[in-house]
Amino acid sequence: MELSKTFDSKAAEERWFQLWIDRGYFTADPARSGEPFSIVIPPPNVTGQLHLGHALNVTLQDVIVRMRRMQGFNTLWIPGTDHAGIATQNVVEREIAKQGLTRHDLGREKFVARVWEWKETYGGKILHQLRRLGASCDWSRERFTLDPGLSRAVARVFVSLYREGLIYRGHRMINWCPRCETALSDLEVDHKDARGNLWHIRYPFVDGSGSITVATTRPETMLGDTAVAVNPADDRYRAMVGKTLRLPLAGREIPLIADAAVEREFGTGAVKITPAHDFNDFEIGRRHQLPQISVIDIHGRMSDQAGAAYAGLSREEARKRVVADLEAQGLLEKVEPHAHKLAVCSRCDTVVEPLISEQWFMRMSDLAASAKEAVRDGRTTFHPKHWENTYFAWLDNIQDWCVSRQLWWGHRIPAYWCDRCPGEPPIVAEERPAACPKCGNAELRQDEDVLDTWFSSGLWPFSTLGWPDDTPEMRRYYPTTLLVTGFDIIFFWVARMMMLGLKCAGDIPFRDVYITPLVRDQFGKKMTKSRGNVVDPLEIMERYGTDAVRFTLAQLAVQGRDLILSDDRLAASRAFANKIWNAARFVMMNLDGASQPLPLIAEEKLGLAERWILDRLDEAIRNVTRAIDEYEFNNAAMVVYQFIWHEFCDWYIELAKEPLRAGGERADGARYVLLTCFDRMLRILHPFMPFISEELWQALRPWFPDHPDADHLPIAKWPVPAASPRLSEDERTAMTRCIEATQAINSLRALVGHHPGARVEALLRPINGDSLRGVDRWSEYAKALGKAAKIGVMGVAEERPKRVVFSPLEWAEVGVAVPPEFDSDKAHAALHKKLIEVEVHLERHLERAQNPGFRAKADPETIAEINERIEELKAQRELIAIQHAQLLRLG
RNA sequence: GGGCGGUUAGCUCAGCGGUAGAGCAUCGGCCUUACAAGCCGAGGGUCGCAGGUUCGAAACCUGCACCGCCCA
Repeated sequence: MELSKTFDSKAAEERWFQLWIDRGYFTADPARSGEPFSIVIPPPNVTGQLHLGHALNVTLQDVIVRMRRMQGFNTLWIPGTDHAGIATQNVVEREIAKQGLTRHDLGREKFVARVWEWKETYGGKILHQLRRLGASCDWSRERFTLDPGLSRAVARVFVSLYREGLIYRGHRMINWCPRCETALSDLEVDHKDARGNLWHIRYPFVDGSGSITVATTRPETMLGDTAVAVNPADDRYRAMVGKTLRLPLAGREIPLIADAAVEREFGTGAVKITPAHDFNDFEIGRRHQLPQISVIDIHGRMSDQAGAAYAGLSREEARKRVVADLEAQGLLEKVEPHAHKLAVCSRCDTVVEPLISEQWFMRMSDLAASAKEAVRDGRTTFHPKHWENTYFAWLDNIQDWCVSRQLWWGHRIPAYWCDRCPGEPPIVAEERPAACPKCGNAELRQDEDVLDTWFSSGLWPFSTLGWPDDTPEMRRYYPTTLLVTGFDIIFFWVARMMMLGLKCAGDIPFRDVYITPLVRDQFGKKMTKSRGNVVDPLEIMERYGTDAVRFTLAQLAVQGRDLILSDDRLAASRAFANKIWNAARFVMMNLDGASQPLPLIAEEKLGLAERWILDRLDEAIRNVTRAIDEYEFNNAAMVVYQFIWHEFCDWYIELAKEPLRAGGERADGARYVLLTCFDRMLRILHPFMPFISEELWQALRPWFPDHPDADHLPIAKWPVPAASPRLSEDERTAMTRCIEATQAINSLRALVGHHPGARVEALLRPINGDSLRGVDRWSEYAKALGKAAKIGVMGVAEERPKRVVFSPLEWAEVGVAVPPEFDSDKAHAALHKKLIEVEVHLERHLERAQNPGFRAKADPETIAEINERIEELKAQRELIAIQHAQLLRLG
């Protein structure tokens, strides 16, 4: 039996993932026993492509889900996508635009059908990409926010919140995207830095007593001005407040008012007030009962109210015209460059227009209060905890949520209007009513608007479980255990899911929220399309193998810090996979003629090295389990890496070579331990590197001495460390010393100029009568790994032989005989360096030990430790002096 | 303007009150029959700056600087 020379990641990925699915390993069954562990995937955009953020998010979820599944939890991980109202509609609009069509040409019904068509063909591509990552979701439960069940949940929530008065219709100022022609929520608006101008415009007083100059970044909106405002405490203008101004270009008379919201430092301290096109002005206008004049329409063009000279112009054209006209009239005082923030649509980058409009809103204050309470009292916990600040900050300042969108793709609002009863409120019901209850009119008109996509995403943790029905899934898996997501989504999802979960499903939607780091490029920059620095995960999976990509992401996922992905790291992970592969090849090579399975061997019959590596593996199992429990994915990955490479491969495999050569019982013991280690370490590797771990587990499985508890790794049991230690303290010390002595021998070999392969003569000289007790237990191991012809043990007082260079350890001196052509300079330098190091430490320790404050206040244990350390350092210093003298004789 | 995070070896990051660590990169030596994607060895750090708390600070507190992000 032999493994190929290298690991073929692609073949393994295809083979095992399909098999796992076919066997139903990821399929959840609420009827099964086991403590529930449930996660809903933060639904990616149905138009989405896999990016590194998803790859990280899904990898981390998969790590923890796979471990929980192996631990016997009743695990459910629901995948799916959201319908992404604006984004998806935009995609299809662009598509039909190629044929010169707009959605209005098709009409609502045909257009929506067209979007569905697109969704069936191209949508959900991202879910296939998640499979390639190895995501162990229950793919049979894939959900989409527009599924009938989820849509029913949306209607149910809308209706019940409306009846409770939590959803209402209001005439308010909202963010409007003139390109998408829809209202947007605050969160769908981005603020970009922009270089604009500050136009200083003179507004003359009606009575001819001069003018006041206002400064504005948006001169075109002046056509809708209904006042000029100054700060009441501003002495420059105090006397003028109450006078009337003549609005240039429009000719309208408007008052000069005083309002504390005006910043005295901004521009001239006098600002124009356009209540219909600015959020602040809207508020000021309300306070002063100013009229609202809408001069910009939903297409972003100037309306009739802007006056005949401007009506029909775009906002940009109007600005130019207004500025030119003002200048012609000598009313433009000056123009100065001005940096400000521009509000743009997060989907299409068009400058957003604040408009007054009638929309549906959700009342937030009570919902927000309960959402805050749930986190404050610890029912839901954020990891890392500081993200709770962000969550609270947003909920503290929350405004009512505009939930209606003037789109066609989405959940149509379940409100029905009777055109024969003008002025009557709509009938809000889950099902279309047969007729108007007032007048019997059967031709009711459903509200044209759809709901914000996040309305349905907010229900995701329970709508995916079958709510509003009382399903076994709801009972078993709700509240879910965990949500894994990025910080940028705390507002979008976490907060809204919390509010709606508490309100609708009667409980928190999840107990833990793990906030993943942000993935940046190798220069530490956020990956964005506009920067062109987006790394395609599929491409790096292709290059390095999916396992390596997953491992790298997990390894870099440090709580509270961004994640910078580099080729170096990926290459290191690929090297790790290669290392494991080759370790398995080594094991396979030594299985010729071995029985399947290998015979069980009682632990007490095993050698020290064998029990030692099993003990180290127990420690690794403990640590990796704890780290994943705590969402310390980086530590978890490191534990596995360190164990496999630097304990199992570096030490145990090397130690096993001798008994394997020797054959007989010792070879049986080594084989038993090699296979046992492989079985267990592949299990703890599996959440990080599912494919190579399965590939090797299958290859080695026939020999595993413990009867394997499963056919495949995803459902194999997570290992548990031995109940009692496998080694005594003395034995542990022995192995530690073995490793230190071996390293000292290898270091000296290089130092004194032996060929790396040369068998050297080594000596151990104890530091006291006790310090080499039990040396027989390990000196053979050190001899093998230090490539020593022999290791002699000296007496405490025995004189050091002439042609041997010693290196001081804390418990002994390790010596290696020098070759004839020995050059003592290097050894001198090394010794000198060591001396300085020892002296620096010694000095620092002495200083501390002599400090009266330290002696009085430090805890006794620390004092004892320091004193002990001082003795060691003094002894080492003495040894260095002796060796120095000896080298002089040699040199 | 308010807030959050970061600043530790050339790079990417652990450590977060008692001897400064890892991976990668670098240098030297090795094809030692699992692995050159490897093995052995070595070099490399006033832990951003300034104060303070403490017997003791990379770690805790305060201020500052710079970088990044969020919210207005």
